[in-house]
Amino acid sequence: MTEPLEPGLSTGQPRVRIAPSPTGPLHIGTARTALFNFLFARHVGGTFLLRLEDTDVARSSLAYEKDILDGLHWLGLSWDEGPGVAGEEARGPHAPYRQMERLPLYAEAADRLRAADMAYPCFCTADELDAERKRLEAARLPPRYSGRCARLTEAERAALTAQGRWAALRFRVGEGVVTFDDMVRGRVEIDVANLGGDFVIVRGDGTPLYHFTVVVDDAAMRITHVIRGEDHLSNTPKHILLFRALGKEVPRFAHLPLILNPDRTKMSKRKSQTAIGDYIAEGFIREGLVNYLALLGWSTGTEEEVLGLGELCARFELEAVHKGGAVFDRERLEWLNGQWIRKLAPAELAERVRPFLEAERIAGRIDRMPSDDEILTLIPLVQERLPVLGAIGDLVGFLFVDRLAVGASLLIPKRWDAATTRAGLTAAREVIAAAGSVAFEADELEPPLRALAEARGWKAGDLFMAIRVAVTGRTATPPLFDTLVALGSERTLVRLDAAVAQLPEDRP
RNA sequence: GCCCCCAUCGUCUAGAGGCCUAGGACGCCACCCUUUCAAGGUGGAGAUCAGGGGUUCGAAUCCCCUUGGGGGCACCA
Repeated sequence: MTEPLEPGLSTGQPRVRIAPSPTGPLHIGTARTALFNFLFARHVGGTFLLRLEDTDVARSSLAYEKDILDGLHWLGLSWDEGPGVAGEEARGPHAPYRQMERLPLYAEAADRLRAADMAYPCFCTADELDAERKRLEAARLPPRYSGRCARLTEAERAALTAQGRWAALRFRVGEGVVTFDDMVRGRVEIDVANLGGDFVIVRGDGTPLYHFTVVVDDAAMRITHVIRGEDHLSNTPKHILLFRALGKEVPRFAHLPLILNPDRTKMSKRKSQTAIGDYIAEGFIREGLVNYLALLGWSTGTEEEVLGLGELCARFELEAVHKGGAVFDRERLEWLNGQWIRKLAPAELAERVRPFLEAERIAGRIDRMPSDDEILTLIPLVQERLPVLGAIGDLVGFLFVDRLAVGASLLIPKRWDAATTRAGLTAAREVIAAAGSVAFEADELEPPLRALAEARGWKAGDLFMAIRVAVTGRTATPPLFDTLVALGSERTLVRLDAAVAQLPEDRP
């Protein structure tokens, strides 16, 4: 018995990967797949690596690459091996981790398949293939490559090449049934006859195609578990055939249920918000997003559902992943996000909310950026009122506006008329001014204002509502007295005066 | 068209033959708390477990069929 040069896949440490294609911003589905790979790796003590599949040069861009890498980092899904970014060295023994930098590997593998006649050059043009596909479609037949170039002799090939025709490389799928045991779906059997004929692995221009590069790289990087979306289930036989043809051990597969649009089709940009960046921009926080994504297609089996990344790593089981697709439910995401916002330490929340206030200022919705201390004092008022961080402007933006625009009709509480409102605000102004001369604190404000309401026979709630609208411009705000304190005595009085001045004349 | 996969409240799900007159969560509706809004608490509506056949003393759970849904079938990934 000779020692194998490398340990068998089955005996080594588990190795998984996320292999995004930089042809668009980080997609919710990619993030979820990355998360499940990450959770699996952390749970079993394996290695999680990132590989960029950028062979579609026309659609790939560095901007998308950055968006994807930044997004995964933001989510906290750090990889153990991955490409070099921003001048930094790649991490891991299988570099490079960017497919366009691994071209020689694919060329070598392609040559081997070609030499063994497991793949052959195909001279069909795009137009010819197109016409063929259309003909089959018209005849209500499944699309499939005819195999026209499969039996060309070397002499014929040479002649075609001499004509200047470029050849793509096609892999011979042969015959038989491919069987594999998917870790979430169980046994899957697919007849090779249904694969659509011999498929292209290298384009006419020499660049390799996805089905080929994944396999070459998964083998080279010694991936033990391929965890990916269900949309790849039907492609798996092609990959298995390729692993075998290259003489490589076939990894285990686990196909995750798809994330769905409300109409239960595969989640798409057209019907849903799919870019992680858009969720970040709205103020979803990583804890909420990660927690929500983990629960799309998996559960602990218990009734616990508010779980942090650490807990998720500890409890995740691939075997417990569902088979059916899951509709993306924004309401539930918001609820979970709110749960996590409430769990944040005040200083932490203050820090996370700051960029959103800056955005308000840049958008011109507020006139002044509050100091860090100011933000911190606001946290108790907003922490349990934020479904997303981006809601901060709506909640307390009025504090940082120079001139408040208040709708005149809003100024008068439901049970009050203009005269009562005028009387109420005028009286309240005096009480507040008096309190302000001592100490402008919530505890100093509330008792005298309640007393005022009682003395005049007003419902405290009506008086408070009149003040609230006069001073904030809205009917829904954080607790009134805290709000007045945050505003400060002087500005409170100015706003009360402005409101009284704006009140419509009393009807005779 | 062909192949593959899937199927429990509107949504996310618990459920691995008797614990299920199907549990939890989101959302929804009440009520409580309350100066508004939230948060929190309590309660409620909401699923004949897609339908039909089996197997079994017993099925949401096992098998088959039907139906419905989804995915894949590119010189995209």
